[in-house]
Order: sequence, then structure tokens, then C-alpha cells
Amino acid sequence: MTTTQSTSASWKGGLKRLTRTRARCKPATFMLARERLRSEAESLLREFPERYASSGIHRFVELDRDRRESVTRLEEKRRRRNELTAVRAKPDPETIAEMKRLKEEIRGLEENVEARESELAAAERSIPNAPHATVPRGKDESANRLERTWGQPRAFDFPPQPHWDLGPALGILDFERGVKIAGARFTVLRGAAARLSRALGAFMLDLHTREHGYEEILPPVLTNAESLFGTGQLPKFEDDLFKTREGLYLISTAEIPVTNLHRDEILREDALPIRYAAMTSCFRSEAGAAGRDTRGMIRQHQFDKVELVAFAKPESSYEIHEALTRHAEEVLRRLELPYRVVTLSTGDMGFNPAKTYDLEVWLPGLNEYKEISSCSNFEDFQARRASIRFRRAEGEKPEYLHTLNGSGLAIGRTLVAVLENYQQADGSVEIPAALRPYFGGDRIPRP
RNA sequence: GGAGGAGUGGCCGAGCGGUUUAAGGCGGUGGUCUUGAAAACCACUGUGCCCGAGAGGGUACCGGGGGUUCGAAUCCCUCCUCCUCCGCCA
Repeated sequence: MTTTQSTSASWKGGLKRLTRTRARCKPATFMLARERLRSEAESLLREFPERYASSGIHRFVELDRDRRESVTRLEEKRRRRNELTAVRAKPDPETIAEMKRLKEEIRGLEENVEARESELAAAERSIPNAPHATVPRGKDESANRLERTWGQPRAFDFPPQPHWDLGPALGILDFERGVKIAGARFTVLRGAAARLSRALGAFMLDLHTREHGYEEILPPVLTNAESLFGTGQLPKFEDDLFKTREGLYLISTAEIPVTNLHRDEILREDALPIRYAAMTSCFRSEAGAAGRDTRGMIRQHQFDKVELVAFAKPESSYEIHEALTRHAEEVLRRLELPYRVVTLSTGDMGFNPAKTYDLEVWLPGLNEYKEISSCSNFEDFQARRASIRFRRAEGEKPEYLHTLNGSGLAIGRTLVAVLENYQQADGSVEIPAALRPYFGGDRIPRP
């Protein structure tokens, strides 16, 4: 009993850090705060035309005004109805007549408000997050800013092979059978590649949990529509997802289940920041990517990834963003893989983030830097959609917190990077020193 | 998968058509008392939205959605979740 008690006490204590509150009303469906959109619509449009010109921001302003007008009228009718009901006895015929009238009026106004609300929500969903002041402005990736470069691309005294030649030659990447058993963009890892993939995952998780302070999470890889809406994959990017007949979706990133861990919750201030690391398989339909990266295993329908997710107080989220990015970089440093860090411009950035750093690893076989991690601060954009808040002190108003995430790292692409960067003249591959204890060997020999 | 049962505020728990603007208790916050603390007593105690410069006022929310009614936590439909038993399964 003593043992049981102490165990359950610490378990409860752990839970108690995060005050759970059931959602008791419709979740906020907006992304940028409505107050902010009302007051800043004009300036957002003026400052970031590349981001807002084609969004529903004009429509929002108009609909928002209409809706509030209708709500005010509706609430006046309801107030009157409550006044009449408060008598708490059988009402007289006149009162019943008035209440019947009110009933019709209320029903009409309710329908009106509901219709406007859903139009408004649709308009809001098309408005992307506002970029942080430090984000470079520009229409596309040509405006991205190089932050730093680490490591020197190795000088080869033989022509380095791309992984799609190297892997099959070593007998560890089987592209043909991947196609046979599943289809294009599926690959079978065998022998040393399968083991290397497992070693990379374990190495990354150990680094982040033991040295960087992340809690390891193993979440479901199927989630419901609410979760996808919370992190912004729905409704805009449904085509990128695989959907089951039961209405569940295969996750495209662990960001989805892990960020939604705290959906509809109010956290305690002293629980923040929260950092989670999760390794999952990720599934992407790559609907819009026909013809891109078709060779090799750069762009797959299924791949494994270690994802870092953080929940932070607004005033410290940019600090956390820098730290999270460094944590992802540390993986590349320990593996001694050359990389660079780039800040995405306002035109190249995704819909949801306020700021994104891309980590690009050097791939000698492809002779280019390739994205291997994307570290973003969403500020309160996701938190509003998913209703994730925190309270600074007992009795104070809950505030939306900031969410962040980044790959730490994409395992498939890291595996490619190891193969291509560590290949030897004789066709074998050396294993990076940091990985040897996990891999259980120092090289992949030529068969 | 089959058969039952249950979901009410931070927690426990009453209420089952109109004195409920959700009883009572626990917890929490503030206060009285006290050298201090405990006890006792008093007050307060959620979230969204609307109006308002503010003070404040209004409205909605009793698992989700829909319906019946002049009026719904309470009646009906439906979905979800949890519990018990049976079956199946890594």
C-alpha cells in the first residue's frame, strides 16, 4: 500500500502541474485575435501584401461588424425572454403570446448570427499568421536570409554517389520492392539501413531527452479532425493527408498529436515551458509534389521523424525558438554533418508560423543543401485554434500561450545525409562516431 | 462485436419541465480573531461572446449536436466518452 501510495501520489502530482479544464463552449475558431484583426487589418495588408492581398481579410472586417450587430439584437430579445420566464409561475395568456412572438424572433436572429459566424470563420481561416519583425520580406525563397553555416563540405577524391545508387549497391535500400508492395515514394530499408534508421532515432531521442530537457512522447499516428484543425492542417491542407474510411487521418508530422496534447486546456504558469520530443512515422500524400524529388528517399509518403514541440509564455517564445533550433542543430553537429541555417522570408514561410528557420544539410551526392528540419514559432496562432492557454496566477484571466516546433530531425533525410557524406572510395560507408554505440559498428561494408 | 449502466462547476455530489440567477460539501482566494498558526466564522470562487473609456451590464454554456415546449440540466433523437459483464484479439 505504501508503495502504491507513493507511486500514485507522484503520478497525481505530475498531472496536477497541468490544470485540466474541459472545453465548455465552442472553441475559438480564429487564428489571429479578432481584436487584432479589427485594428490591424489595414496595416497588415499594407506591410505584407505578398501574404495578405489574396486572403479574406477585407471580408473579415465587414462580416465582423455585421455579426456583432446581430448578436447585440439577439441578446436583447433573450434578455426580455428571461425577464418574462423569471416569474416562475404559470404565465398569463398575454405573456404567453409575447413569448411566442419572442420565440420566433429569437429563432430568426439565431439563424442570422449563426450564418454570419460561419462565414466569418471561413474568412478568418484564410488569413495567415502575421510575420515577426525579424523575418526578411520578399516574395519567395530568393529573399530568405542565411543565418550561419556550420562545417565544411568534405572534399572527395572520388565522385560521390547519390544515395539512390549507394543504397542499392550496398543492398540496404530497396526502391523496387517498396514500389511493389506499396507504390511510388515508398522504400524498404533492410539490414544496415534499417538498423541505422533505428540508431538515428534512438540517438536523437536520447540527446533531446537526456541533455536538452525534453519529455519523450509516443503519440497516436492517427488523429481526428479536431486535432488537425487545431494545428492548422485542416481545412486548408486536407489534400496532403491520408484519410481512413473511419474519418481519422494519418499524421503528417508528430506536431499534430503532440501539440494537441494540451488542446482545450488551461496550463499553470509554472508548468511552462513544456518541451516534448516524439518519434513517429509521418505520412504525406505529396499531392502537389508530382515530379519533385522522385528519385531516392528524399520525398516519401512515409518517413520517420523526431519532432520537438514546445509550449511557452509569450514573452519568452523567441528565446525558446532559438534554443529549439540549436537543439535540432546539435544533432547535425554531433553527427558532423555540414549544414546551414536559413530564415524563411515572408513569401516563403508557411501559413501558420510567425517565423521559421530551416536547417539544410549538405548532400554531396545531390551536390546541394537540402532541408532536414524546419523550426517554427507559431506565437498564439495555433494556441487560438486549439484553445491552449495558461494562467499567470490564481484568479487571473487565462492567456493564450505560444507554440513552437521543429524537426529534430527527419530520420529518412538524416540517413541519406549519413550515407552520402560518409561514403568511402570503395563504396562502403563509415558510421559517425556519435552513432557507433547505437549502431553497434563503425561501418557499413560493401557486400 | 453483443448486453446493460453512467456523464452536472477545480473535485465530490443533489436536482429529473417554471422559487436553480445549479443545493450542499471539499479545495482555493481574501478577511475577522490570534504573538504566530490551527480551529471557528464571514465574503468571494469558471469560460466564451456582446455592449461600455471604465466601473459595470447583458447573454450563452449541466459530455457534443439536433428536436419538443410559452419556458429544458430536467422530455425526445443522435453522436462521443467512461464503467460492468460476455465474445474476439497483438
